[in-house]
This record gives sequence, structure tokens and C-alpha cells, in this order.
Amino acid sequence: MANEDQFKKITAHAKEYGFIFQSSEIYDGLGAVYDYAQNGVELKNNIKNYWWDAMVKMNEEIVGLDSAIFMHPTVWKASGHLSAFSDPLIDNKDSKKRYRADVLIEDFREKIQGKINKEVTKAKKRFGDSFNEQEFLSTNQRVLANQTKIDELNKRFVAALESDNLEELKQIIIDNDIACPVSGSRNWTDVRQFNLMFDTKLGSVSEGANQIYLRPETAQGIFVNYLNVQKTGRMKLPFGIAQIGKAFRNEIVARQFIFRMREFEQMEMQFFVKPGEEIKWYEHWKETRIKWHKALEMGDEKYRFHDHDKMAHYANAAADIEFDFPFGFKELEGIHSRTDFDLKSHQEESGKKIQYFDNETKESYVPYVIETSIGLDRMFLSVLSSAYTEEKITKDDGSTDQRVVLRIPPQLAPVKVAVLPLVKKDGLPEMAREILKELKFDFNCQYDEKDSIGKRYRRHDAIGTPFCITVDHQSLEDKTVTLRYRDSMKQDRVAIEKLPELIEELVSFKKLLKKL
RNA sequence: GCGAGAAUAGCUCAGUUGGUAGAGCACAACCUUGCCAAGGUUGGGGUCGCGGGUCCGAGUCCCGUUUCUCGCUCCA
Repeated sequence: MANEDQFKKITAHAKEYGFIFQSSEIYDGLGAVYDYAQNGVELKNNIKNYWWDAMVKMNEEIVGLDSAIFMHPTVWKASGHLSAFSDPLIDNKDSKKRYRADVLIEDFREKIQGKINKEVTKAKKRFGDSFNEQEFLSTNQRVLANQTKIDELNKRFVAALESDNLEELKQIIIDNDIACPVSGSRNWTDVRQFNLMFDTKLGSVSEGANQIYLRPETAQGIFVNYLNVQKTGRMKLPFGIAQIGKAFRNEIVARQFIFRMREFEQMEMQFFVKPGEEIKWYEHWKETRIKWHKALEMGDEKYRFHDHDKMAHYANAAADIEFDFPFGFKELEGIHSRTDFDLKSHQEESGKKIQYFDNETKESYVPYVIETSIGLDRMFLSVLSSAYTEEKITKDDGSTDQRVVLRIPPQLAPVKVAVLPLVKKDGLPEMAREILKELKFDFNCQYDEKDSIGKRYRRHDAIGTPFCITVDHQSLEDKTVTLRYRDSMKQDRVAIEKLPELIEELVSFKKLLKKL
């Protein structure tokens, strides 16, 4: 991949300039776990704030929540994670490829279904208008044989999945002569189960200990609080609950820097609607969410939708917003129409009525849910990778030079302003300190007096600081400074008293939020 | 988990056929310059991933091991 180099540079830059460190690095690191460093945490917080403002602050009908990571274990039974969240995996010994055993069987089933469909198409052509599909399906020998095969397969498959019978899954693969798509061989290992949820014990580890799980998604914390929020907030449908928080998945393989981690952070909003209106709202949130991304102006062409054909067990419509990462278009955010699956399951498991009384129609019903769920760490990576730029610049004397600049949207930049005395004498540092003292109430600022002014500009380019204020000798006389812009490297001379207003204009979320 | 590569200073790397660890950048102090990195002087920092073996002697050869990176699977 041509951009692999680019990706390496970005990860190296992220470490070198204090955005992301590997966890427990002095102990050789811990696989796929990362810490956000001094600049990273600022960027991450800014992303969170942008999202929270766009969701909670700007929408009267959306409220926030911060639910615990630990939850009652039955939550995960109701949500389907206990059964559906464990993948039965099988390896082919010849090609060394790994497959999900259930997917392998499903693909095989589809192949046979394809054969049947082909027969039907052929017959349709041959018989024209007189073709009776029902009759054809029940009489054609080849079709019947294949249909029987599928029926038998389904019976065994469903039974095996329900009873978690891994030996049976392997037996199905063997009995049907399912071969590895790569090697063509039938040399399979045993099927093994991987549960993607981390478990731990609540209470004393000895007797009476309760097995609990680290949540694999934040959504369930919202669902189980639906009634509480709706009642105490006097919420009327449609309304939403937003939450930012950590989730944990014990991925077999977690890689690609912070793209896939075992501990990650989600920003989720569950929007509760009247049944039947879900597709309307699904479309609404698809549009709203992509606008939120594009408002940052990192390049409209870097985003695209990917509509799902295959749904998760809970969804009736689903799309991803994909971002053009250095390693290709990958999922950044998911928008799912989750139907009433979750609330209904919790209603059944808990025995508590989870319904909404509609005063207009005088009916009670379980609301439908539209979910928007974005990976915060992925968002972080998208900002970082689109921001990273190596730039050739031509100097006044005609010679060329290079600089590395992070073109982070100013609203998200970790440091907003650097205050720099041109020289380390003549009272310039003191004056710079005075300016900083005022600005730091409103903005994350840094002071730097070491090395030449050019070098300091470059240092701030490298962490994406959008503005550098330089205090020079003229400042002492007329209370003006130069304001240098990161992207254009141009400078304006402005009055010190105008600074807060000027910077605020370029750095606040207001302009972004108005575009939504 | 399987396969492939890698591991020497904060970073990028050099280290000859085995002979007691180097460079550039970065960092710190001081001097100098003063609006777009790379002036001078001085200094700090490494049990060469870890463990064993061969050898008078191992960063270098052999074995093992750990971790990281990439591919296969899955997903936010």
C-alpha cells in the first residue's frame, strides 16, 4: 500500500510530539493499548466537546448520560451479547487462513441457494409466461435435492448455534465438504469459541462472587436508563440520550494503531421514536451526522456512506460513515435503526414495562431506536491523519525548505495560541507573560522563548497550534503584536486588546455548529 | 492463534571476518543572532529487549523467550 509509509510517519509523529504513547512502554508495552499524551488528551477532549455540543447543547430533545461500565450481567443476556458476541473460529491448516465457522457455513448455504436461483432463472427463460415458480420449485429434481440439503443444513446449523455445540459446527463443515476458499483444502482445525467480552468478578473473589462483564458498548447503559430519563426529564418522543464512554472488546487481533483497540471510547446517541417513523429519523441522522463531520472541512471527499446489506441481529437499517484513512476507507461511525429490539428484550428480561404513553393517540408502545455511534479514537485518528502534512516551502531567497504541519481544524487543536517573545531580553519575555496571563482564561496557551523564532514556529506547526503571537520591540511602544497563522504562515499586526476576540472567532465551535 | 519481519541513546540509524559502544537530530546550561528549523562552547543520557550457550573475549555466532509491526478474522 502506497500510504503505508504515510501511516508510519503519522504514528511516529504522534509519539514524538506527545499525542499518543504505547501503554506500559517501559515494560515493553501492552498489545493494542495506548495512552493519550499531553497533546493527545487535549485534542481528544476537544473532539468530545464538539460532539457533545452538537448533540446535547444544540438539541433540546437530547440529554446526556454517564452510565457505569459495570452492569448487571443479565443486561448482556438481554442485549444478545452473551450469545451473539462470541465467534466460533476455525483455521485451515493448509492456507493458514482463519474463518468464522458460522460464516463459512452461511456462505456455503448461499452458494447452494444460488444454484437453485440459477435453475429458476433458466426455467423462466425457457417457459416464458407459462412459468409457474411454485410448481417448478416443488417438482424439479435438482432443485428439490438442493432444497433438502439447505433444510437439513439449517436444522443442524441452528441447533448447533443454539446449544453452542462447536464439534457439531465442525462436523457440518466436514459433512458438507466445505473447502477453504483460498487453499481449496478441507484440512480444518477444531472450532474454537472466543467471547469478545472481558469478564471479571464483582465482590469477594471467593464464594458468592458474581461474574460481571466490562461493557462491550455504551448503548446498553442508555437503554436500561430509558425509563428513568424519560420520566425525570419529562421527555416526549422523539427524544435522545447521548453518552461518551469507554467500552471493551477482547478482540483476537487488535491492530492498526488506535484504529482497533481492546479498550476504546465511544460517543453514542440513542434516539427514541414512534414505531413506523424510524426510517424517517434514520435518514435524518444519517444526514446530520455526515454534516457534523464535513463541517470540520477536512475534505468532503474523505467521507462516504456504506449501507449495510447484512444487518446485525438488532437492526432493520444500517449504514456506516467511512473515512479515507491512510490504509483505505474504513468505518468511522455507524448509524443503525435498532427497532425496538433492545428495549423489548430488557422489558422481557427484567419484567418491567418499558413503554411510552402517547398522549395524542392514547396508546402505549415500546419506542423504536435510531443509534448513532462513533468511535472517538477513530475520530481522533481521522483528524490526525488528515491533518498531517509535509510541506515544501520556498524561501525569500529562492531556496526550498520543508516543514511538517498538522492542519488540525483550529477548533480541535490541542494548543490554540503560542505566545513568543521575539528575543529573550529587553523586557519582551515579561510582556509576553503578561499577554499569556490574560489569554489563558479562555484558551489553551503555551509560552516558549527557547531557540530562534523560526524554530519555535515550526515546533508549533508540528503540534497543530493555529496561532502564534510574537512580541517584538514595537510591541513595547504601541501595544501591538504579530499574529501568525499556521496554515498560510502569514502574519498580521494586531492590537493586544483585540486578541481574545480575534482568536475566539476562529477557535470556537460556534461557526461549526451553525452549519448543522 | 497461525505465518512473516523487527528490537542498539528520547528519535533516525551506524557498528567491518567476534576485541571493552558511536553519529546526526533532540534535550539542558551559557554565549551569539533576532520573524520562519539545522551558529559556538560545555554537559546529561545506553547493563545493545530478556535468558542461556560457544569462546580467553559476544551488540556481532547458536538456542530459547518476550514484545512490537504487518497479513488472515471481527468490529466503534
